[in-house]
Amino acid sequence: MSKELPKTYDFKNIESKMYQWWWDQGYFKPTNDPASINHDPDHKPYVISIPPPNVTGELHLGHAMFVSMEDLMIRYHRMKGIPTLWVPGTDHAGIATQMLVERALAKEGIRREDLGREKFLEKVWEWKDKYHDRIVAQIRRLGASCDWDRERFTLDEGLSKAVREAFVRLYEEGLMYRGSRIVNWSPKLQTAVSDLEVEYKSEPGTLYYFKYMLADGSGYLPVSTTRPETIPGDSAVAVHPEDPRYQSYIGKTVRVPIIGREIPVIADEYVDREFGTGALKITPAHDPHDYAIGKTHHLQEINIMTKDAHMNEQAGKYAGMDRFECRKAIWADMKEAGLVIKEEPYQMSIPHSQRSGEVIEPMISMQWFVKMESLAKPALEAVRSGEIKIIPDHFTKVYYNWLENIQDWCISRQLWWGHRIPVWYCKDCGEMMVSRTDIHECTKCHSHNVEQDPDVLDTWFSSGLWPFSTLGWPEKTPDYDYFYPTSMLETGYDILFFWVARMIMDGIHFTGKVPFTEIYLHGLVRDEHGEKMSKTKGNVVDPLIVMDELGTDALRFTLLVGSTPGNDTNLSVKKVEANRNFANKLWNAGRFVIGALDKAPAEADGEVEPTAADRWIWSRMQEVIRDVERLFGSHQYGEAGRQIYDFFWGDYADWYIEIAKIQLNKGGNTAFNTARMLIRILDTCLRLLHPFTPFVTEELWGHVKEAAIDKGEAFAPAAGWEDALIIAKWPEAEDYNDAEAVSALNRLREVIRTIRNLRTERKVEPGKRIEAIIAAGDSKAVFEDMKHALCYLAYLDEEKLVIADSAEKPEDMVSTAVSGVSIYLKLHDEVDAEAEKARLNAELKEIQGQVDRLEKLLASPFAEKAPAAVVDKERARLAQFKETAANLEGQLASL
RNA sequence: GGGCGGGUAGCUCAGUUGGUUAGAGCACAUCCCUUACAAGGAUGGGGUCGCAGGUUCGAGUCCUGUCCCGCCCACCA
Repeated sequence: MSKELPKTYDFKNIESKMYQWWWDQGYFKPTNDPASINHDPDHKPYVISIPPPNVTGELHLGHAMFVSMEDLMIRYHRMKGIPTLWVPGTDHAGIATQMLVERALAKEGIRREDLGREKFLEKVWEWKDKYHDRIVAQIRRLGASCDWDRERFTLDEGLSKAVREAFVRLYEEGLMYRGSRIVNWSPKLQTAVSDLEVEYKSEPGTLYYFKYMLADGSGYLPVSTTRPETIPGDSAVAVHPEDPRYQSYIGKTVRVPIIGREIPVIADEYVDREFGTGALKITPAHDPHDYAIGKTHHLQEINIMTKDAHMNEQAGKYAGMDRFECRKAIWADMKEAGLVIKEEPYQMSIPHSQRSGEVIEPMISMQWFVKMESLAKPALEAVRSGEIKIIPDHFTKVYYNWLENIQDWCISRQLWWGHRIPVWYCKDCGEMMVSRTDIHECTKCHSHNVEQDPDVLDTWFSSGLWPFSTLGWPEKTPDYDYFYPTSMLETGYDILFFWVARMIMDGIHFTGKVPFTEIYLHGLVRDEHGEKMSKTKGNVVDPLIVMDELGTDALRFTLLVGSTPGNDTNLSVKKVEANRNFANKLWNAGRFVIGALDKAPAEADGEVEPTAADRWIWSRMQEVIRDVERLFGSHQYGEAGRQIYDFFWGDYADWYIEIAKIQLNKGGNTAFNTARMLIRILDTCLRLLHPFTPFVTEELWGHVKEAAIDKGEAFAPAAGWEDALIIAKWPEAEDYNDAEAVSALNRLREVIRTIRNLRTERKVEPGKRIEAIIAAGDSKAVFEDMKHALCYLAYLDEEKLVIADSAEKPEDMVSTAVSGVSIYLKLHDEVDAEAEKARLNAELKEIQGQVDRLEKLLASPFAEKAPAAVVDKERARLAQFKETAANLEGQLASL
């Protein structure tokens, strides 16, 4: 006797224990480990590097999504017997983490400058240690089967070494340079940020028209701008060289309003004659275009702002003012001075700092840049040639477009938390030293007065090396040799440029190999109405709470099944609830199957004859295995999950288990075979579902296995029971399809549904066993075989049931027909002939409609042009409809 | 301005070589605590697949045009 399992699946008690057990058993470790003595380098592994979450981040649905996806991929390959490695790790997340710590310190009234660099960094490391454990525990909770012994952190020793190696090599190759350029400056964070870290937002603004007075007093040049506060930084006014209105102005000088400085009027083709007044003020130090024009015309670059975007002494009387206050102040002053022409409302696209939100100020500063063009070329080629495949395909275009127009990458950040730039400057002779190791002495003048560049690198610089730095690069470690290049890069499409493209460029450049061969991009998780989740909107779904309430499997299944590659998915708690119910359905089906074993003999007595139902469910099972394999092969994981769900619930639980109850009661070989089939299907489904819902499947599988082993050898899978589901063999479809059984069961189910429908419609008491005659024609034998199941499922009176080839309708019965089978039922004592007539006519009308439709179809060119199989299918269908129609007509006539 | 994705049941979404009666979950209605499961079961209502053309024997699926929504890239001050 098997032990009694609780009525509902208790995920709370199972999840954490199960996870620990998997880990303790070593199941997350790659088989064929390069460290082992029996290592076979030709047995190729399947490897994923985790997209490292921010070390101080809090788990959100984006994490839940990628963990679910990647864990699915890993578990699937593991079950296929492929050595799998999922490398976990975390990212130091320069700006994000530094902001967080600064904010926390601010609550205590401490600024980072008060602490100084060293003390501040100590604080951040403390944070890192504390929050690292939290995020990692949360990732584990999702069931991530990573090899935690190989966990890495972007700032750990090995990775820091990789970063230095990469930096120095780029420098030596002439791909890295330092220069004073106009960059996106974040006044709040007081650092440069890359182009990707700038978000443009459309906002209403004003276009200001004003007079640039000619220095010789002969009039003015009308100019328009959206940023009057930059006037003090103007070094020229530009007009189009062919603009007839302004020909006479070119070469003259004008006076900067309020400031009084004289600046030239220049001609440049960049100026759009149609826009505004057709005259453009040039502020090289605070606008990227003006900067470029300034360079060609050798204009002065006048920085008028401080690092926190207040006006500096170059702005004269406005010094010390915030830039937006200055805008108002200077405009007011100009109004007073009679320099204002007009203002008009104007929709603008304003650059904001992605991280800190404030308006970006273009500023000139000394930064480090990577030349991207030569790195981009092979990265483009790798995708163009098909060496790397992006899923879904349409993102290749996005990828090309970005790489074809790539700009140099500003990689220095004026922060403290991150990889310090490996460059030293001699304060005595000015020598610049780029080095893999720390420099204490000037290589030129041997002075010890050397100082390291204060800046750190963009976080994404280290992320770009992730797939190989985590495996030991630049060392040629056994891990690197065996596991690199990795197989699959799975992440959200939102970081295609930030991360994916850079890894490809870096991978090819530094290792000579593409870092992975497939890229799967998942969509973003939104709320149930497709809105972006945000704290201000209050629509954030916390995965931790969802897991607490509904279980990890339910969340995972929802995310996996609810998403198609590259498309955003809307998540609602309702869906998770439905999938919690599915986990519970699995659990209870499992309970039934375990109990069913007690009702069957332990072994067969001679030849075992499967019933039509057995043959039907086994055929369907093979079909599902084939479908799932095909869908996994094309990365349609969601559809695969749905197929298993539908089969399990709709075919196995709703029908086969119900029929099995009857078959078990028959005892003997039928019962034996039924119990074995119940076990085999359940086992197969648990295997197929394991990558989606690892916890409930592993737990249940363990109980099923135990019960089956107790029962006897006959109940074991062909290859025997493995130690755990997580490492159990992935199902392979048998070449088995019993078309006859499939169609017989379809017919049986139709008949049962039709009887139930009539019962409900005619309000027959649910508990009443009714008399029936089934005129089944050719299918008579099947119906006889399935007689008990039919009575059980349609609630017929078995003793009075008649199954015949054909039969006349008795007076006291109502009749109907479906799938060519005539059905007579004694629902009530009285039969309302008129009502029956009406109903049968309605049914006949519908069937006749089908007959007409199909006859027309088969008389059309369809019959010759469509493939024979398709035509045959329709012919068979027509034949059945015709038979049904004939049955109904006969029934009507007898009324 | 360029590009991409989407528009299918009241809601959220599936529907991948075009195959002829378009599916699911939730919601809704009626009934049922039947010994795996009420987190369940049975039955039912609900869709001219955004619109207009085209290709085809056949179109939710392919092509063209068009409208609406969302996103990405670029950034004319």
